[in-house]
Amino acid sequence: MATETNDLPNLFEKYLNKNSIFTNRKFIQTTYIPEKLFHRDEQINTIAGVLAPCLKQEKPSNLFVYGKTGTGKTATLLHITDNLQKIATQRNIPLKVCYINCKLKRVADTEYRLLAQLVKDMGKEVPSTGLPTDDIYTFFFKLLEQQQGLVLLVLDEIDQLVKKAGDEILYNLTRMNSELKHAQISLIGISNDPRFAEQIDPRVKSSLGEEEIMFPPYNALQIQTILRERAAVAMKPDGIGEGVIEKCSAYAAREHGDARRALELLRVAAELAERANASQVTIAHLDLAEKKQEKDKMTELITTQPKQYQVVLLAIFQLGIKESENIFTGEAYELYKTLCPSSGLRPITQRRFSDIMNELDMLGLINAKVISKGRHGRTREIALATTKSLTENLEILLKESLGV
DNA sequence: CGAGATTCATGTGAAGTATACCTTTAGGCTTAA
DNA sequence: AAGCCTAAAGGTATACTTCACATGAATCTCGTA
Repeated sequence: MATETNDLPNLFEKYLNKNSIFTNRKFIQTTYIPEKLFHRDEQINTIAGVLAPCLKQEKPSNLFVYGKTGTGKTATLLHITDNLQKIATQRNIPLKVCYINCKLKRVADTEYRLLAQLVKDMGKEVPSTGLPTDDIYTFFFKLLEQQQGLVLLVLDEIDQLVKKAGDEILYNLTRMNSELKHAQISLIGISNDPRFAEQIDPRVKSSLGEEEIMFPPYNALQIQTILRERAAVAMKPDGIGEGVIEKCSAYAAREHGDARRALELLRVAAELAERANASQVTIAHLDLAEKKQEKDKMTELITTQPKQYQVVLLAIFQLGIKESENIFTGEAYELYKTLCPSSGLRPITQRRFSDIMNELDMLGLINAKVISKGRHGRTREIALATTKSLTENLEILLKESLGV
C-alpha cells in the first residue's frame, strides 16, 4: 500500500473517485424488500386474499406461515402488509400493523417483553420490568381500544417464543378479541419449523391456524432469477463476472434454498471485490465471501451473548480445539468452572449450564445432542458447529471480549 | 446365551431465591397565601 | 394548606439455584440350555 495510513483526505478522495461496483448498495441488503417478489405469486395471492377483509374493516382470519429460513416468509409478509397499510391510510381505513421478531434476545422473548414491545410499537412506553404482566395486558388493551380498528400482529419466529414462554400468550391474545369493543386483532405467526404447529395447545392451534401457508424452498434456478433482479438494480451491469451468480445460487440451493444467504453472499463478495479495487466480482471473491460471511455471522452472534454464555462457549471451544473427540457436559462444566474466576464471574450451577448449552445449540453456535452412554450415564454430546480454524479465531475473540 | 435388573452421569421439571427495577405511600420540607 | 421531593415499603419479571426425580442403553446377574 503506497498510501500513508494517516493520509485520510487522500484516502477518502480516492474512495470517491473509485469506480464502484455498486450503483445502489441498499437494494442488495437483506433488509430491503423489493417491489416484486419472484416465485411467490401463489403465496402472495393466498395471503392477500386472507388479509383483504381488513380493507372492509372486517377481521381477517388468523394466519400461520411456515417454511425454512430464507424462503421469503418475512419479506412476503412485510411486502403485503406494507401495501395494505398504504391503501388503508389512503382511504382512511383504521389499520395498524405490528411486526415483531420474537427471537431477539432480551427484546421479545418472553410474554412480558413481547407485550412491552407491542405497546412500544403502538407509540407508548412501558417499563422494562417491575409491573405485573396483567397490567401490561390491560394497558395494551386500552391502547387497542383507542386505536379503534384492526391491528395485525405479525409475530416472526413465533416458535422460539412459544418454546421459551409457552403458548398461553397466543391464547390470551386471541381471546382478547371477544372483549374488544372498538378494535380487533389478527395474529400472523411465522415459523421456521413446520412441526411447530403440532407442539402447541389444540385450542391455540385451531385459532392460530385458521389459515396455513407453506413456503417451499427455492431451487437454484429460482435463486438465480432473484439474484439477477437484485443485482440489476444494485450493481453495475458489468460488475459481476462470469458464472458468479450461478455459483452463488448453487451454494444457497445446497443450503435448503436459502435466498437470504445467497443475497448476503453476493453482497459480501461484491464488497470484497470493491475493497480489492477489482472492477468485477469473480468466483474467487465469492469463495472468500463465503468464509468471511460465516465468520461475521458467528462473531456477531457471539459478541451479543451475555457474559456467562460467552464463558460457556469459551470452555467448549477450548475443549474442541484441544481434543477432536466428542465433548461431554461433565468435562465442559469442569473447565468452565476453572475459567470463571479469571473473567470475574461466579460460576453457574450445572443445572443452568445445561440450559445455556441448550440455548447455544438452538442458536447454532454448537451442536449438542443428548445421548445415553449406557452404564456411563446420560449426557450431551457436544460438537463444534464451525471448522477448527474458525473456532480458533472465535476463541481468541472470546478471550478478548472477556478480558482474559 | 439371553432376559431382566442395575447403574451411572446428567437431563429435566418444579419450586424457591436473589436481583434489579417499578409504583405507591408516607413523611418531611418548602412555598405561598 | 398545598405542593414537591425523597425514602421506605410492597410488588413484579427474570436469571439463577436447589431439590428431586426421570432417562435409557451399557453392563451385570442369574437362570437355563
